[in-house]
Amino acid sequence: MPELPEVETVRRGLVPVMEGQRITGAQINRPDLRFPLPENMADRLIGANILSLRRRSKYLLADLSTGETLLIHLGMSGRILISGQIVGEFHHEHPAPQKHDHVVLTMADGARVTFNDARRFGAMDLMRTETAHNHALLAKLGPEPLGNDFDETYLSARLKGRLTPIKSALLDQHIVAGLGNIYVSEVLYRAKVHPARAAADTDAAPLVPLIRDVLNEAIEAGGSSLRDYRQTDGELGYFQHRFQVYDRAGEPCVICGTPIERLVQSGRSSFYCPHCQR
DNA sequence: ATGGGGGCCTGCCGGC
DNA sequence: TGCCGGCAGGCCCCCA
Repeated sequence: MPELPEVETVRRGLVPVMEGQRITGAQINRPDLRFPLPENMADRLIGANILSLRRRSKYLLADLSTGETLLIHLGMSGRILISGQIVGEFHHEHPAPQKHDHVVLTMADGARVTFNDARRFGAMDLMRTETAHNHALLAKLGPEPLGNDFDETYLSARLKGRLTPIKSALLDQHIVAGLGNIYVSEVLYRAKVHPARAAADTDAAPLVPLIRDVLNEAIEAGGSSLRDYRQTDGELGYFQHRFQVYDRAGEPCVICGTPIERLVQSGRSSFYCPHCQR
């Protein structure tokens, strides 16, 4: 699933479709995703104007004219499909409904936004906009890794005294919000830090710019694939990036040629070069 | 408080 | 071809 760069790319793809539009239809095909969908969801969405579409960590937040905010989380397998919109010279017809199309929103101009999520680890909720930051899913999140609050001083303080592997610490959304399993592997590779090294024994200073670089590069790659995507079928949510270590077990390290290894930590795969990363 | 493990769901892929 | 185990990019909860 989508980590921060993928969610940001989805957001950018949805902005021209949703921002400033009025929701005229909301089809809810099941009562729950990871947890129950909000009460009277369709009634609370229909007629609302979408004022802005924001992102916090891996969450999309649509602020509505009703004073409520719609939260969307893609989980592991969540996808969003845009249809019925004219993008440049391409017009996306509405496709036949697919299995796992759980929520379909229709805009006043006829555009349709379909949320599809096979595994249903995703989520949606509605809350008052002014207190959205207090929502259980958002309240305890760490700083945005691309924001000003995330710096060497902060990260160093959060890693101090932690015996947990640096891999786990960077995956912890309470420490920094938005990294997932893929980009943590990529960051540690660039930092030449072994994923099993204790957080407390890891120098935070080089990690901060590397985290920013990796995420920014992935967002840029998403932006370019977004154009391609929207010329084809309008699907948002999955993009092919070039990873240096993720899912490359057995393939040569691009720096030294040593085979990349896979290590399971807390039930999650880490990929790393045993020669370059210490 | 911290760290590790299990569980939620479905789909896909490789091995037999 | 079919079945089965293992695995998947997230996150929460519980337990020691």
